[in-house]
Amino acid sequence: MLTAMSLRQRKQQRAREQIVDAAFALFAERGFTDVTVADIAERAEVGRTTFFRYFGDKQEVVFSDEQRIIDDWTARYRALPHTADVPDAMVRLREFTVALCREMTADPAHYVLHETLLADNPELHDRSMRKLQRLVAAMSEELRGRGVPEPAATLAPQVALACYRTGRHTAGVDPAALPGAVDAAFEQLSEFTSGKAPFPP
Amino acid sequence: MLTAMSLRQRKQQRAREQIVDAAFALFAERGFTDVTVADIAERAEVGRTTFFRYFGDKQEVVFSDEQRIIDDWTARYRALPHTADVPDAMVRLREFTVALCREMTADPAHYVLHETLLADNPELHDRSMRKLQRLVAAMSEELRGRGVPEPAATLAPQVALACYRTGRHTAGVDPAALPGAVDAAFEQLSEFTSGKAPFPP
DNA sequence: TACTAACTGGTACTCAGTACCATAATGGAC
DNA sequence: GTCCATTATGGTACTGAGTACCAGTTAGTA
Repeated sequence: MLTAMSLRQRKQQRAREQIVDAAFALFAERGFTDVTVADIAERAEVGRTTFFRYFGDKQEVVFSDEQRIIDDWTARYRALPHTADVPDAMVRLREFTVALCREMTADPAHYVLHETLLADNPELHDRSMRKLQRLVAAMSEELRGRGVPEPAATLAPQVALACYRTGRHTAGVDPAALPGAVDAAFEQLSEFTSGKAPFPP
Repeated sequence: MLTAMSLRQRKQQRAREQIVDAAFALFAERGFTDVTVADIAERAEVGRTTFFRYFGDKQEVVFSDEQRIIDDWTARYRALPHTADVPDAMVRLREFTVALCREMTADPAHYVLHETLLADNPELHDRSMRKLQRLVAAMSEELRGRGVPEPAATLAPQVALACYRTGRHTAGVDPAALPGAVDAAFEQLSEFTSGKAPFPP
């Protein structure tokens, strides 16, 4: 499966990598907005038209990695053992989300550059959120399939996303701190309701 | 304060309204992408340049109302009585969010058109989320100022947003169902952790 | 009424994204 | 290896968003 790739496919993969490499190099130098698609195409030694054949728009190239990771983890979540118990689903979501954070920060330098681009360009941040929402939606779909009723099936992954966002905020720019911060956010979750007993003191 | 407005300001407000009205009329007819800024400017009887003087980009005009509501409610949240108790903050967030939903759906026809535009144009949906995140960030800031420690200060409004998104999903296109659905999502929240006793059976 | 400051809209530009086309390269059949 | 159908490539030309600039006009003020 590793070598089962035609010359055409290998060339395409190489072109794709050249585009991504060229793009990130230029983005690191000048930022997202000050790099044109023509610049990227030129450095990648492909035509401008070809760029748009590989990436629907200029933003997509920023997420070539993130998209792959999300697709990958969407499949992994679907492969998880089934359960219809809501608290149990939350525990699994917690583990899953923290593990995903670990993978996202596996290459710290790239993660920092990626996050820097998002921080400097609101429209990229938006796009990133859209991609995460796709993962969230896939998770909800899976939970529904497992018999989790609404609104829990929709809410649980949304809450997991809330914890991720919170962890990302508290961790700041430090990649190493992200998984722990996200886990802490999940921990905090229980204090929201548990502190409020059905029979107040 | 109502009539304390110069001729210049009145003219500007009128131009602004003309642009918004023209834009929504055209969007309702042809959708967001098939309407150009030149089309809007023409129908609003202003120059294309003037459009960009009032709205930073074509998307902004879609959110002229939403932005006003969010600014308004950001101020209202800041004016809420202070408390540093986390479960109490969640209860207040719940009431606040549901009330905000009621205002957002106060004009059902406009709400439906707005939601339809967001549903048909992912980039508009992204932009809407960005605006809500501003509200969420302002709330977190406020909670921090009230002495709520991290990560609760960041997490609580994020969870409220998760409930809003969930309610929006379960309510579907029905404006009247939104506040109730969002409230139900908050209710569901307590079941996430309360079902899991510290000492499993 | 005259002056100054601000608003207007037109022109011209850059760049993202799309449609189209001629050319070149690939992979398969023989 | 040769031929052919398929497919990728990159160039040209276009539309539309967004920006910079500028001359003309209009509101507020003395």
